[in-house]
Amino acid sequence: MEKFPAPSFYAHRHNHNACIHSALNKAQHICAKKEIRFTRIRQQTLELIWSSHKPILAYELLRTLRREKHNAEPPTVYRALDFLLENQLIHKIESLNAYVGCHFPDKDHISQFLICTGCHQIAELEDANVNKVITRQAARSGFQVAQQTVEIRGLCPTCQNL
Amino acid sequence: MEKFPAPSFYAHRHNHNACIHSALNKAQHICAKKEIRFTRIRQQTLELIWSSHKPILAYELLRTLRREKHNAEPPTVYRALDFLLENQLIHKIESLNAYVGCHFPDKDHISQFLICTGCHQIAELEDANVNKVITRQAARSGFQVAQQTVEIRGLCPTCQNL
DNA sequence: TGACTAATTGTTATATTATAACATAATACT
DNA sequence: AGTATTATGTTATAATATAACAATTAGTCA
Repeated sequence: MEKFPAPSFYAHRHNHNACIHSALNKAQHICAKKEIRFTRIRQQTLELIWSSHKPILAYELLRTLRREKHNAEPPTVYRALDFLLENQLIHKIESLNAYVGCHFPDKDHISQFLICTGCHQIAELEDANVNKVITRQAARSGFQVAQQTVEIRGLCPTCQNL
Repeated sequence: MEKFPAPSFYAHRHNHNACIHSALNKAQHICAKKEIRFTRIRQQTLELIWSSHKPILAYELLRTLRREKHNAEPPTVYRALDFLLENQLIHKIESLNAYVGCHFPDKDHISQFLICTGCHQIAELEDANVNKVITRQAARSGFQVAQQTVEIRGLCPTCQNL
C-alpha cells in the first residue's frame, strides 16, 4: 500500500505567497531549534529562491539581491547558498547549476527532482521506492550509497497539453 | 529473473589498454556506420577521456591535449566533447562537470552512475529497474519522462575496505 | 560593562567552466 | 574544378565559483 505522493507540480495560479511564507516560517523555526543564525542576507536569499518554483541561478540571485543590497558580491550569494544547502533549506539542481527551495526542510530525506522543460518548474519528490531501488541495484555492484542526485527532465501535466 | 548487472567497477589492475582499444574501436565502427567523421581531434579526445575510469574535467583534457596539439583552445575541446556527447560515446557527470567514456555506445540506453568518493572511479549501470521505477513514480505526478540524470555517490567495494 | 571569541559579512582578486563570433581550412558532392 | 558543408583556428568574453584577508557583528563570560 503506497501513500499518496507529496504535492508535486503547482497549479498555474496557486497562492504562492503561502508557499513563500511557509518556507520562511519553517526556516525560522529550524534555525531557532538548531541555534544557528538566520541572518537578513540568508532570509533574503531564501525568499528570492522561493520567489517561484523555478530554479534560480546564483548570478540571477545576485542581480536581484543587489536591488536591496547595493554592495552584494558573488561571495555574499555563495555563502548564503552554502548555508542554506548545508541546512537543507534549499537544493542544488546539478544539471542546471541552479537552486530551488526545499519542500521538506524539517525532515531528513532523499529527494528526486522533476524538471519540466516546458515551463521550467520543478517538483521535488521524496520517493522511498526510487531510493530503495537505487540503493538495491547499487548494492548488486557492491556499492555503498551515501548520496543521490536524481534529476528527471520531461513535461509536467500542464505542458503535455500545450 | 534478473540478469547479472553489466561490469561496473574494475579491479585496480585490469588490462586497461583493452578498455581503451575497445572503446576506440567501437567508436570507429559507430561513426563509420552513421557516416559521421571521427576526426583526429575527436579520437584524441575520446582516447584521453578513456585514459582512466575516472571522470575528466574539460580543462584537464585541454592541458593534456595541448601536449600533442600546441594550439588547442577551449572550443577545440568543447566541440569534441559536444560531438562525443551527441553520439553517446561519452557521458557528462553533471554533479562533477566532468566527462567519462560511455560503456554502451552501440546501444540506446539510460544509465546511472556510481561515483566512488574514495578512488574517484565511476561505474556506469544501465539498470532497467531503476529506470522503470523512476518513470512510474514520475507518472504518478502526471509527469512524462524524457531524460534522466542519476548520479550516486558512495564507496566502491574496494574503498569500503580501506 | 567591556574584553575576548567566534561567526558573519565586506572586499578584491582570481580560478574554473563554457560559449559567441567570425575567419580559415578540409572534406564531400556534383 | 566549383560549390556546399562540415570541421577547425582564433580571439574574446560570458557564466559559475572560490581564495584570501580585512572589517564587523553577535555571543560569552569574567
